[in-house]
Amino acid sequence: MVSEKIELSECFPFIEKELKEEFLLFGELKSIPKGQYVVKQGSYISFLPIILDGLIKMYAEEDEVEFLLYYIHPGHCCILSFNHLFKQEAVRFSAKTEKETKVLCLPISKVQEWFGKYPSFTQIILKDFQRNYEDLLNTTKQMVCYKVEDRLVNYLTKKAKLQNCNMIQMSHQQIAADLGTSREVVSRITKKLQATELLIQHKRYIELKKPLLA
Amino acid sequence: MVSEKIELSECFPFIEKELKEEFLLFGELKSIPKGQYVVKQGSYISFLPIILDGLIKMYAEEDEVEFLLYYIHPGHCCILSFNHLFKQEAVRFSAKTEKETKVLCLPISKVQEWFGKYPSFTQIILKDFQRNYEDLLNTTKQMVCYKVEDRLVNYLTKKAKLQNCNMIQMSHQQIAADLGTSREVVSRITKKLQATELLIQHKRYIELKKPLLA
DNA sequence: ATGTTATAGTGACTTTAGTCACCGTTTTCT
DNA sequence: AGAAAACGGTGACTAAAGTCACTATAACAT
Repeated sequence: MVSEKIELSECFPFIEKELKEEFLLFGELKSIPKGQYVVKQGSYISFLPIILDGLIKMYAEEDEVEFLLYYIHPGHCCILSFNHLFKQEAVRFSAKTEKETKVLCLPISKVQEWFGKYPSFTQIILKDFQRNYEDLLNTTKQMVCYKVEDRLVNYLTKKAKLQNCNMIQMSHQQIAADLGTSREVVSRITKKLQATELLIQHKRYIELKKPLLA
Repeated sequence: MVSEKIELSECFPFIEKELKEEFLLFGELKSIPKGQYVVKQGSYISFLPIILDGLIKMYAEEDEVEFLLYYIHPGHCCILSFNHLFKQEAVRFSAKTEKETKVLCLPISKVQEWFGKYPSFTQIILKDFQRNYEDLLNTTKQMVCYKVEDRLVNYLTKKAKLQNCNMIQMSHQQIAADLGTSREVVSRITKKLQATELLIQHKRYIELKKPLLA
């Protein structure tokens, strides 16, 4: 119980004491292993996940293609559930953990109650909604306007920054899925990038070189 | 003044009387001619436009390419401004009128004041935010997963429904811009669709045939 | 009336990316 | 150890879409 309190305070330094109490009273703390669904496209949910630690990947599936929308970091909550404060509808995208992730699941009924009642809560929700909207807009622009090569470079550098390490331990398969393309394409582009010395393809990981980390 | 009141009541039948008074007191009613900017990407805004009549097109520009995000109809407000209830930042997309449009511009300061104070206002804002988010997600999926041909068909049928008329009075140039492609591509596809009798290309407009209107 | 502009049609070409087939290596499992 | 699965590399092909160049017509402006 103590550790949750600490984490909550770290992630949300500005929330009211009473709200924090309610969080701990009504929220269910879950630790989800890496690579597992938090929410699956097409399902119904009854809780709002707030991320205390770890990383969650939001992505959409459409017509067999699966592509990354954006990431959600500690201290933020998933838009998907806000989407469902009002409508009880099937969600239109999925969320998976990228690594071992601690989430606090707040029941929707309570969320509705708190919303408006606690100004700091309202702020958190709205800001996250906004952030997600902007992330999505950005992803859309990227998808529409840039070649796979550019998007891959962008993806890798972001990934490196995110994990604060220039070694990307992912298979071409996984990367391809995130970018909504195929493995062969990723293979070809990494090879090309290797020729221009922007990265090195090791056995189990990709090493980004300086020009990409600026 | 009387007509605005009527329109407000039509568009927002559920708002409180006091809020309606405030709308009329602090809001500035504007009638914007067809094809004009409501908001331009990169600019700063200080008002929340609520649409009473007409139609507004939201689109993004990136790297010379300009593409349609979604439309905003009477009774709704533009997400872009909600985006700016919190942050004073340059907007990342543009809004233009598709036809003569009446908007009520609410000053941001008042919007912040009303938000929370009037439950119906909060509801309006949040629902619109959600709607816009979903529209954007939908657009993204379309862009990523479908061919230009499918998107064009989709675009035309939606357009026809929107204006309740199967004659689309747009140049290939304009259509291409909305879909983020080039004129030649639109020309070729319309010709192909004409061959399969899904539409007829007239001098100044495109006529959709029955199979597309089902 | 005539020059200007906007519009649409079209062929040829290039680029980009997705698909298929197949290979060799590494990892994992039993 | 040996089989199976995952991974990466590659060539050949195809499909989709963007670009360029040019034509013809219709609409508009002075």
